[in-house]
Amino acid sequence: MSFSIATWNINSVRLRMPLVERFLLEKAPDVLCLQETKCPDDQFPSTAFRKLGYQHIVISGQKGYHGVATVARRPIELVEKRDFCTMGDCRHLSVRVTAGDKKVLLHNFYVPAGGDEPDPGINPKFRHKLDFVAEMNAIRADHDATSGSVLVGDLNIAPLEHDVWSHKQLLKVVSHTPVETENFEAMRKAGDWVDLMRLNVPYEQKIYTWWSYRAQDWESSDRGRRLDHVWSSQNLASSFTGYEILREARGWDRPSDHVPVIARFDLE
DNA sequence: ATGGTAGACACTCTA
Repeated sequence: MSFSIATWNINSVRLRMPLVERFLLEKAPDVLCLQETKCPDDQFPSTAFRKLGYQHIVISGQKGYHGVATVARRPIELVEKRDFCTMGDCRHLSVRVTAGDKKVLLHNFYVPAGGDEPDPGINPKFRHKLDFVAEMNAIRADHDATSGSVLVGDLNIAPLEHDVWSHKQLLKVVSHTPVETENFEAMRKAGDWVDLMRLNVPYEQKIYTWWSYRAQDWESSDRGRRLDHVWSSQNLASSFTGYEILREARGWDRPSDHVPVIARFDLE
C-alpha cells in the first residue's frame, strides 16, 4: 500500500487555511505535519480539517509563536510533546500511525531559527538553536521488523553545500554556518537517520524548500535554502518511493515562505 | 554593507 507524509511550515495556519485546503485537495497526503501554526490549541481550525477528511488531529500550539500540528486521514495516537531546552516552546510532537505492515513513529519538529548573529556568546537565540540540536541527539530512528521512524519538519538548517543558493556567501549566515551544519549532520548520523531528500539526488543538484520574503522576486533570483527535511529509519528508506517539493506553492496568493514537501512510501 | 518582508499582537517580538 502507498503511504504519504507531507511537511509544511505554514506561518500561521489560520491565515493560510485556504492554501492548506488547496494543498490537501490537490495532493491528498495521508498525513500532514505543520509548523509555525501560531495558534493556541482552542483556536485551531479543526473543523475545516475534518471537513477535508483529516479527522485525526494532534496539536501543540501556543499564542503568537511557534506551534506544530499533525493531521491525518487515519488514526494517529499522540506519543509525546517534548519541551526541548525546557523553554515552554511548542516545537515538537510525535505520533504513532499504522501504515501497511509497519507502526510508524512520526516526529514533527520546528527547530529555532537562531536569530541573526551566529555567535552563541552574544546571541542567546543562536545558543538556544545549538542546544536544541544537541538535545535532538536523543531522538533515534528506532525500528524493528514491525516498526519504523520518520522525522520531518522545519529544521532551520541547510546542511549541505548545494542546499543553499551560494555556499560561500552563506557560510556566515545563520542556517548554514559550519557549527550548525556539522552539529546537524553529526546529530542525524548519531540517530541513524536517512536523509530521504538526498537519497537518490546528485550531490551537486540544488534543493530548496524556502525562499525569503525579502527578495524582490523570489522566483527569478531563486536564492533558496533547504530548511525543511524528511528523515526515516533505514528500514523505511527501503520502502521510500520518492518525494515532491511543491515549489509552485511559493507563488500562491499570500504564501508561506516555505513550501510543502511530500514523501511517499510503498509498504507491504 | 545594508536592508529588505511577513505575521501576531498590541509595541515589539520572531522569523
